[in-house]
Amino acid sequence: MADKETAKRSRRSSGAITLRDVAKLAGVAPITASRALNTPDQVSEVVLKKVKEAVERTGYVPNRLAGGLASARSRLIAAIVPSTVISVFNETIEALNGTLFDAGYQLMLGQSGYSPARAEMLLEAVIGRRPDGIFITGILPPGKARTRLLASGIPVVETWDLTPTPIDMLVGFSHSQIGHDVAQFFSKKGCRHLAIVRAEDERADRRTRAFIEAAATYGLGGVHVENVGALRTLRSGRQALANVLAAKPQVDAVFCSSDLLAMGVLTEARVRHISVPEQLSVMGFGDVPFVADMVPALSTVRINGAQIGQIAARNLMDRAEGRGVAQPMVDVGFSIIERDSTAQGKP
Amino acid sequence: MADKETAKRSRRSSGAITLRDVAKLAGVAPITASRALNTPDQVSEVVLKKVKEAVERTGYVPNRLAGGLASARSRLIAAIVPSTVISVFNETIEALNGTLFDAGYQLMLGQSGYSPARAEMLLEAVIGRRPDGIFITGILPPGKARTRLLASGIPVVETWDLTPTPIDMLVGFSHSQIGHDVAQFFSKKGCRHLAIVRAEDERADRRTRAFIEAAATYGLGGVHVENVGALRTLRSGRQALANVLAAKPQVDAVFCSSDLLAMGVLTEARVRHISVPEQLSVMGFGDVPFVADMVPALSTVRINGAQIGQIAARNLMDRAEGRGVAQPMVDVGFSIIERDSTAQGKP
DNA sequence: TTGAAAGCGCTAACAA
DNA sequence: TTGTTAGCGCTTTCAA
Repeated sequence: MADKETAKRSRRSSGAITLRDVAKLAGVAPITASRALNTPDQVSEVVLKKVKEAVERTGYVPNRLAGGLASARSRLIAAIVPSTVISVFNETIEALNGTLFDAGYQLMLGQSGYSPARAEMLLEAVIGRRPDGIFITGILPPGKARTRLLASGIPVVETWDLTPTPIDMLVGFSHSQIGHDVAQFFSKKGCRHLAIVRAEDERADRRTRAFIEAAATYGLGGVHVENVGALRTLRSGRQALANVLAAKPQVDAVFCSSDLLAMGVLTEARVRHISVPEQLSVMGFGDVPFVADMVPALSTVRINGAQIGQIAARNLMDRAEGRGVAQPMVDVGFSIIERDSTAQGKP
Repeated sequence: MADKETAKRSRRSSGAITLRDVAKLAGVAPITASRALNTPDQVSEVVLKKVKEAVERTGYVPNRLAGGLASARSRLIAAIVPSTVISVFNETIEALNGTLFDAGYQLMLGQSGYSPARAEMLLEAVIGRRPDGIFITGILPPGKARTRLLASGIPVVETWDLTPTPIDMLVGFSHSQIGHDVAQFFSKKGCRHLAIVRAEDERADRRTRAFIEAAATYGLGGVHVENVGALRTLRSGRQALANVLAAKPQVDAVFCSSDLLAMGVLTEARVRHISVPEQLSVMGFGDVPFVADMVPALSTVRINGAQIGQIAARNLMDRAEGRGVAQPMVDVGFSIIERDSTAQGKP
């Protein structure tokens, strides 16, 4: 019992340097070392210096698993993203991650878009890590997952959409408004024969419906809708234009549900010697970085994805740290970027 | 002391359902409940059923922070990826995440590509979570980070490259070989005036050097190299071709260090009425999903990114679970995909 | 400002 | 097969 201090490491220990080791080296109690690292103001200059030296010398890296368990704050944020590879969400995730990292949080990734069974597993896995917040791309529909998330009490931010009944917080924009505004845009440009090329997706659905409704109010009925299914590739965009032309040869404007589909449409138009925008106007969605420099430059609907990521990160951290959230529901809006692929003015 | 069982929850408790609650409900000891969940074979049918029912009734989700702390196995894998938005690594990350998830692991994301100071912080943050493994895109150059990682004892897999001195495990391919093979390819196709359009990147560097060397052995000296710097956008590809043409008007083949740059080159060629592949052969790198369906379809170097992700995941898990790693160093190779953007045969 | 004690929720080790 | 005990490494609580 004389050598409590020098007692050999228990069999269970991982062998890594712990806060105890650092404290011992600095000649203080573990809790004092902890304070020196987490709340330096609560500690004298002398102690602070000794602890910092000890950390430097030992190469100590705090075990966040232990810290999270003790403090019930994991400093982990989970993001649930769809599995699409080239995704319009990339920019958002990058901003989310950057903002979180700067504040000392880590991002955990979960990919959705699989079977309901896997979705349930994903949620279990995520909640099991006790994240301080959960970021969701899209809106979680009512169901088991939603109930469960609500029950977990973990702050949640839903994004890229609007709903009057969010689980918790919301940073998005109105897909209906986009459908409406694009139809109006085409109408003003003098387009008379509209079509939509879209992927199978609930949000694209709402844009489509609003587009058709708005078109009707501008006297443009009979919008042709081409649904490419789950595959939102360039190839399906090409095929889609072929189908549109077969069904409605007089088409003079196409609104696509992604930039990639729009690229496909542009490609097919070029192959068929249909001049854009003289004979056909094409509008994309997403404003992926490179579409501005294509020829013709793609007109598209731009979402400020980075802004969504930043605001979502701030909101989650505000809630996690017990602060009030300034704006739990934010509409970041969108803008129609007019480039070369849409008609240049009234005829 | 009569009501040890009914003692009210301590002030520190988070209030969530714990394994204790489940065990109590099932009428067994916590450790038995733990075994029912983690190693069901070690438990009788009766107990298993009772525990499962208790879990169902309470909505219990195990706290992986506590589990990780107790078992020194976090079931967390960290991936360090560059911050590039549209990235050729996406496919790898998706496969990595998918494979890990199926085995009960979670993926944590860290973005590199910032300042050395941030890189150091990133590493601290990652090690602090005590991941069971670390996935790195690229090869970590010798330095503080490398030393630190080595000292941490955490299994590491480096990817997308080869080196005789990996930190630990390796899943990649030879960039020099690619440079060589593409030069050979162009030579065989009868191209005589080669150029390279490349981003600032150490791996592109090696492809470039090998390309130039190989070209020389085929009697094709004077390869023009256009370095677009850090910006690997479509626009810089366009500008790059303009520069190449100004410096070497007779150019008849360009090897680009990414598909996006190649798309820029194709675009600029089209604008200038340079026919591809008749007057100019263009080769990309990466085989991003949509380049196959462009017109002309892009010839490119294909890397099986998903395979890299899968193998890396398996290797990390094998090591984490104390199994031997079948192949700690894997060369997954590459293939040159010949499509429409390169010369169709000897003249 | 500093420290002792007591957990956070779970599992390894050992015992029955 | 089941249970008891004793931590994992940290931070909260309370006291000095």
